[in-house]
Amino acid sequence: VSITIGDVSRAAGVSIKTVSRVLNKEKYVAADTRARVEAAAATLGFRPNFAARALAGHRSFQIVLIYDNPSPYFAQNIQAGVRERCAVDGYRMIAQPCDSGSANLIDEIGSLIDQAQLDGVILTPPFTERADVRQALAARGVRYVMISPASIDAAVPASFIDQAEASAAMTAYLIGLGHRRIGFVMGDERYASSHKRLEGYRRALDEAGIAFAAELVQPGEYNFETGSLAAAALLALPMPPTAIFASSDDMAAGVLATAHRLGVSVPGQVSVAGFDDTDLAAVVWPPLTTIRQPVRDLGYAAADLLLVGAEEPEQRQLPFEIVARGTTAAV
Amino acid sequence: VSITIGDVSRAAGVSIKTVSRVLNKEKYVAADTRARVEAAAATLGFRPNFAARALAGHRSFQIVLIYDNPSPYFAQNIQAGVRERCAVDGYRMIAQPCDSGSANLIDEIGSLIDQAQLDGVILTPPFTERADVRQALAARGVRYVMISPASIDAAVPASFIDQAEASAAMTAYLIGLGHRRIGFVMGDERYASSHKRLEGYRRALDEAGIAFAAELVQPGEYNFETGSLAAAALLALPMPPTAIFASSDDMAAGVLATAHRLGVSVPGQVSVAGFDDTDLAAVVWPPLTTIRQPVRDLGYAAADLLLVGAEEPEQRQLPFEIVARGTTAAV
DNA sequence: TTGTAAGCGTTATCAA
DNA sequence: TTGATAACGCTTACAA
Repeated sequence: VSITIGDVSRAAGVSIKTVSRVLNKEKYVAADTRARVEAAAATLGFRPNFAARALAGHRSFQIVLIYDNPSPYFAQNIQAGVRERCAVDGYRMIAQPCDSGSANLIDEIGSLIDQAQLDGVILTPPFTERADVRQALAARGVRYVMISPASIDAAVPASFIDQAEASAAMTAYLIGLGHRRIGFVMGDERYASSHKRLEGYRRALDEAGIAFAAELVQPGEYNFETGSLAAAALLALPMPPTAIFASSDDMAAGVLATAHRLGVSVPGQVSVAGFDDTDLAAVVWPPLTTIRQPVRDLGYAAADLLLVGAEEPEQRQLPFEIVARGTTAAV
Repeated sequence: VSITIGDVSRAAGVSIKTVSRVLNKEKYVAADTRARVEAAAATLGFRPNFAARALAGHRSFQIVLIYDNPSPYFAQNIQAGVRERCAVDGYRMIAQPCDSGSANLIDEIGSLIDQAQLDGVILTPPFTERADVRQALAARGVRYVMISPASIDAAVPASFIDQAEASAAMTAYLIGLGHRRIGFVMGDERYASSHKRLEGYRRALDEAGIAFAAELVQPGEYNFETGSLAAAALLALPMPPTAIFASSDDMAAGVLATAHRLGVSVPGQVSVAGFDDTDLAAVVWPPLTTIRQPVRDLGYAAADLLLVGAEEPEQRQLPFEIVARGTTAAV
């Protein structure tokens, strides 16, 4: 029922192959021939068939974004960025949420690649740290890029922000506000970002000549509940912190809730800061001071690295920003 | 490089067509033949090629979920449900966020269907109310189902909850708590749900013999900011409400923030209720009393309706639930 | 710069 | 219940 290349070629009075050339923007097509073909295609409303292109061309014009499911906010924004970049080149993005604990993860990813003839893969944490996943991709010869990998692999393009630096900046910001005892709520240990954020916190303390106190660091798992618990522990300390830096907004929201529950005023008795600038930051009370990661841009950059495909892999570091809101106040 | 049907047929000592039959679970294959083929396929690690299947079979084993981008929470959960159901039958879901204001929306959707040979479409609001979209689908003969349509179309399967009833239940709950002046924050007028929720609110007031007061209803757009503004207007009334029912959690969070800002205690001076039970409900302070929509189940049910494809279109109504939390308290 | 012919890996048709 | 053969709509050789 659909218009095919054959229809277009007949209408334009050229061969099928020539239409194909125009479609693929190949060189060596006379300008007027190209114009004629394009006109015919437009008139007929021709849409190339994905399946046929994939079958014959061994490529699908599809890339897949593999992600775990930490925060819907994060996933949505990364996806939006990737999608936007894909649209520029006529690619489509397949969003593939994966369970990082799944036993047959490799098999799932592998079969997706084989069956769909994917042109590329974008890996996000914690899959960036999975040697088995990366090896499966390499084995199939699929191009892939990473978002926020734990460590830079010169051979694999990546987009990221300097997490330790961002964390240090927030800590320094709190120190600048006059705080000396700053609590820190750490993220899920399985994510490299957790360790980097802690590292930045410690570095900023060092640089300010403030001694590190182990009791001021509480574990967490990047979610509300663990943030609440961590705050309870911190606020129960004989000498409680005057500020708490939770290394994710969800945990910061938990810190806030605990403070409210205990009747501790924010920012009167304790300042609170988060990390990520999710939608959450603006809808809790008081609104969170936090670090804005350019999540959407990270997705866009990653797709760009994948689709452009330069000879030497490129690493792209993006800027972050501290967004000051009501949970911290100058002394 | 990949294993093909031909390889399997050779290994199993049958024809290509027979392998295809097994693959498609067709009838008329001897049990032992089937077993032999399946064994061979498993041994070789055979994965059918999507593109070839789509090209030859005029079907792609793919369905598309078309959604606007209101809340990431909503989108994620609907998607999870749809994906889960798809996986059961070996289908894949394509998530297609669309701008409802886009001029060439029809064209985008149409070409996606033509090019990808989609087997079905799931429509969510506000696309369920777009006659042009639905007509474009019908014109192409694509099966489609709807989630939470404004009105039931007997010819189109749909999954939904009774929004008016849910809203009435929440209003009745607040009345049961002793409230007589209950503010209502309405959602975006473009969504049918907004009107249904208002309708339920009014119905419950009627049933309790409480006169409707126009000044207690404020407009909103399902987001935090409009919730904040609405609350400011309500709390500034000469006779302010003792409870505020915001018809979405995001707006309820805005109501909360305004109350905090104005020093109005919750639930001491004003009770607050929301609608949706997004992740938000549990991370604000105090936690929101709200209505739990089985979002994931709505997605699952929709995909089920699409894939099962009964003769007579089926309408599937799912249950909702009031989740009482700290923002309301018994008198 | 353009065209011809041979696939790509599956399903549909029709015969056995 | 099975199999041969022709599509499916496009791209990749390879010629011209």
